[in-house]
Amino acid sequence: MAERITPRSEDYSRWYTDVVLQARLADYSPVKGCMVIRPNGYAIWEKIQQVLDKKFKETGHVNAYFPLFIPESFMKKEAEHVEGFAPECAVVTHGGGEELEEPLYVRPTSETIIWSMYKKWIMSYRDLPILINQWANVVRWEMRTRLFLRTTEFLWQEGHTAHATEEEAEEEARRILEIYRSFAEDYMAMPVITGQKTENEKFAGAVRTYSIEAMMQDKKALQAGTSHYLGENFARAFDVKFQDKDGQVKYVHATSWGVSTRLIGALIMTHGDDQGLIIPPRIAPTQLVIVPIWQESTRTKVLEFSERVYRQLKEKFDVKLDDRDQYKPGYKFTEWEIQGIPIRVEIGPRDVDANQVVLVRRDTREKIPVGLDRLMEEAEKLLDTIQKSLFERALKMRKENTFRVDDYREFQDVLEKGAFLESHWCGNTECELKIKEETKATIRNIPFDREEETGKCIYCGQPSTGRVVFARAY
RNA sequence: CGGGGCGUAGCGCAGUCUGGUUAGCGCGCUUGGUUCGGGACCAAGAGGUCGCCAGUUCAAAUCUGGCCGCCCCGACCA
Repeated sequence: MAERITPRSEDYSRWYTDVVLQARLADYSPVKGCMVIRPNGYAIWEKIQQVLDKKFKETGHVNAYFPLFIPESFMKKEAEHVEGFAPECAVVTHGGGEELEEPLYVRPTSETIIWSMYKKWIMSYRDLPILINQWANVVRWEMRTRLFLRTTEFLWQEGHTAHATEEEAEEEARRILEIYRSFAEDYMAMPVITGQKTENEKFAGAVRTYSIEAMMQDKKALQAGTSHYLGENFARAFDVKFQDKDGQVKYVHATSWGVSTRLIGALIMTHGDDQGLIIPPRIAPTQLVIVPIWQESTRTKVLEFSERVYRQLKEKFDVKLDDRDQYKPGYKFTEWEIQGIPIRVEIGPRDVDANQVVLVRRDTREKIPVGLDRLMEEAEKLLDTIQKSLFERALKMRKENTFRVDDYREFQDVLEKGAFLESHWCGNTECELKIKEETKATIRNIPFDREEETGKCIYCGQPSTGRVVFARAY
């Protein structure tokens, strides 16, 4: 086979592209900067949607849909927001063969159009809170794009909530971040650091931004989800006020939050190996794939047995039976490994005779013979083991590459090897920017669980009360 | 936008420097057969405006000019 995956050690970013292409997650499109998400990739996205949508609904959120086009004037209403987004917006100037009276922005995010509607819907404290989410596509005209990680158009969910008080909105923003954390860790088996973004790194238009940050295998950071407390910024911009219980007229407090198809990129770079993708069982669209192995003389009995196993597994798992005649088993093994299916179920004539199957772990390639009578429980146990071990492996990787550093020279040296650095920072944007300029490292976030610790800013030496996480990032 | 690389069959490439028969190779694809416990083998086939446009020349994939596109690395971002 000509198509090989570039080893990670040789060129990590080529490895990434090879995996995306060869696992058939996505393909380059005729439109520059855009990608086609192929069925294998979209199935993962659907799985992500399914899990998150359930969590959103369980916490009182509902789905809705707002227009793709946003009047230019709306975009311009919130000062910081415009400034943050204007340069990367696609703008429609013509429609129906004529120039439009007012240009329409293709949404880079929907705060403005949503808050223009919230103005109509909110009068009283009785109308609050509004907890709306939408699954949508957005467009940001990026200069440099990479499959899943940064494309001109991408899919995401964006939650937009309205609350009577700051406390309530703050609580919402934090609740969602916790949903993102548990999703990342419990489903994607991807350890994340939860924390607050610095003033410099926060969302354009937010008062506070929170994020989950993950470490990829090349030790670069990837922001995997964000949640914002928007304060009254959009309420003021769109004049959204309500009369409270106490009779006072007040501005509404807002949040917004989102995760995108970028999570698929995170998945690849957290678990993949030189053979291809590895999908954690809880997020895998297909958890087991059965590969029958037959000779002409054993064909019927192997296939019949395989179908029986398939019907059994199907009761409880997402399973595929690969009974294609035109490919040999070895070819199929490789193909399913590239696609990252957690468990391969091998069934040959010898297994049929012994009334067993052979389970093969994708992550370790370990082969485990299992009698048919214990198949269901063993499969479940093994999926669980794989899920846990992927998380542990990723967590170990992160721990081994995270360093507490108090000296700027050392900071630069350690960073060169690739790492997360826990260092003191005085809180000034100037230091943050200088460090970024000199080292390309940014403050990923200020972790919620950091220890109170007095120290000196890694850059200027001014007093600091705790460490923040620095890293080079995607 | 700056730097680097590349456009020749569906994919990966050779051929270009030094212009000259029907433009090759591997993989894939089609048909038939044998195979099948880690990317099978044999045989016969199909498939090309050599990125586009001009120019030089008896003759251009090959030389010249312009344009377009893509990938990688930097300034912006989820």
